[in-house]
Amino acid sequence: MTRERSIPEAALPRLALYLRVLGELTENGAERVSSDELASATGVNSAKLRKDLSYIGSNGTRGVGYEIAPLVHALEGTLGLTQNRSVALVGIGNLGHALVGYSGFAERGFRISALFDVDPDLVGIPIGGIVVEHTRRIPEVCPERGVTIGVVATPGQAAQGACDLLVDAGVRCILNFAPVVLQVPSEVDVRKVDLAVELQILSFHASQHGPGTLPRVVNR
Amino acid sequence: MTRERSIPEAALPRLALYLRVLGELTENGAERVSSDELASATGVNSAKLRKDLSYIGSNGTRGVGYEIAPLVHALEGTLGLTQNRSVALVGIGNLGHALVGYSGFAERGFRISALFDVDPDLVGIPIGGIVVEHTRRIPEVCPERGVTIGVVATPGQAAQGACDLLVDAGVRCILNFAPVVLQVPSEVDVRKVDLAVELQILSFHASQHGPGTLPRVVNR
DNA sequence: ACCTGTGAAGATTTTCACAGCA
DNA sequence: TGCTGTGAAAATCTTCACAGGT
Repeated sequence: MTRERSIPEAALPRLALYLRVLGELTENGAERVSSDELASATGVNSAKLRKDLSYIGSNGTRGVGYEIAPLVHALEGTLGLTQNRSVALVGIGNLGHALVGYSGFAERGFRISALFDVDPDLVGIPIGGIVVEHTRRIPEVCPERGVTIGVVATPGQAAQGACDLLVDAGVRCILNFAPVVLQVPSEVDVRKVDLAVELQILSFHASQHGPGTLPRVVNR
Repeated sequence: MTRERSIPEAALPRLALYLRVLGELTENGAERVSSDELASATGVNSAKLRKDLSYIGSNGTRGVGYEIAPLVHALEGTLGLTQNRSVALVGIGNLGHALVGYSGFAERGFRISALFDVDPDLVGIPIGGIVVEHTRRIPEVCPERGVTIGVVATPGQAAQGACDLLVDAGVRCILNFAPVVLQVPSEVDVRKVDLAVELQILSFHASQHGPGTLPRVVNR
């Protein structure tokens, strides 16, 4: 029983990217696309793109290209987007509010179905149609609502506690916005989005652009 | 004139991570740290950590470990954080507001020094002490304020236009939150944060956790 | 004895380049 | 001829394991 080759981790963000751009192409009325076209629309090397698509099966026709509709279907299946995912969001501060209002989630089949915070002024208030629960109710509410993905948007010092509650509640996938390294059991998957880190990487690149670029003066 | 080995791209996010954790250790009164300690605090393999630190010079003492203060200094220098960076933010919606309020930027030496939007209700209003300018004034305002990093937090269809204005204004580093592939000249560096993509990657992993995990019922 | 720094091996990812089918 | 699918080469990244200071 030979283990089937699984999809390389590095390919996953690109698969999600292809999916989005294919959606845009469909809106523009396209039905077929070649690897070169999709490659230039996504900024990915076309050989890499073909290899990525080959991981999810041979969906193209030689000499022609890819039918968009079945390709989209295959991508959605691979990414597990056919089962509508229920998301819990912990921490309804500035960022939490922005996430609740972010339409990109719903467009991709992610439904925010539970909100949690410790602030008594927030608990009981509906935001975007969902009543905020107290964070301590995570273990009770998450299983009830079939939550499979937890988003941590608390301040740093509250993040590990929120994470622990989510893990207790059976959540196995966590997206962490707090500037903290979360400790989790090995079966739990954590992805981290750290805005300060992104800026620091850019800052590094800015320093590389020749230090002469900085005090640029423009004639007026 | 041999080109000095440059820092691998893959190491940059880790360098930023070490920097943050070292700051926490300093707050706790530590002055020295070994690669094993820092490795377990950051979740990075200790050999990889030592190799990462070796890219920015030999900062440790064999048999002892690393002095935190000079290490922090070296990291800040490498990441270009000693020169205070001036950041422009385009698009003051939900996410833009959250970014203005995010303290993590200031803590790392990033000063948001210009805000832009096209909404006439926003233009002229101060947010977090900075008056919102109309997006069309980017080419004028950014050079005046020495902006080196631009953050695009507009809706997707406005993102390329905002990006073009930033590039015209001499900005060479862009952090893009819009779900769009920005086209830029090769000397411009774009990093992308796509929340929907992060969720889709988690969704993939959720599908891998054995489909039996989903309809988990908890006894009460 | 302890811990850094690093060659070398190993793993993963990207790119090349072309065979093979429409 | 045109474009996919893919072995094989190249590049990059990670891990091992130990030499070499303190």
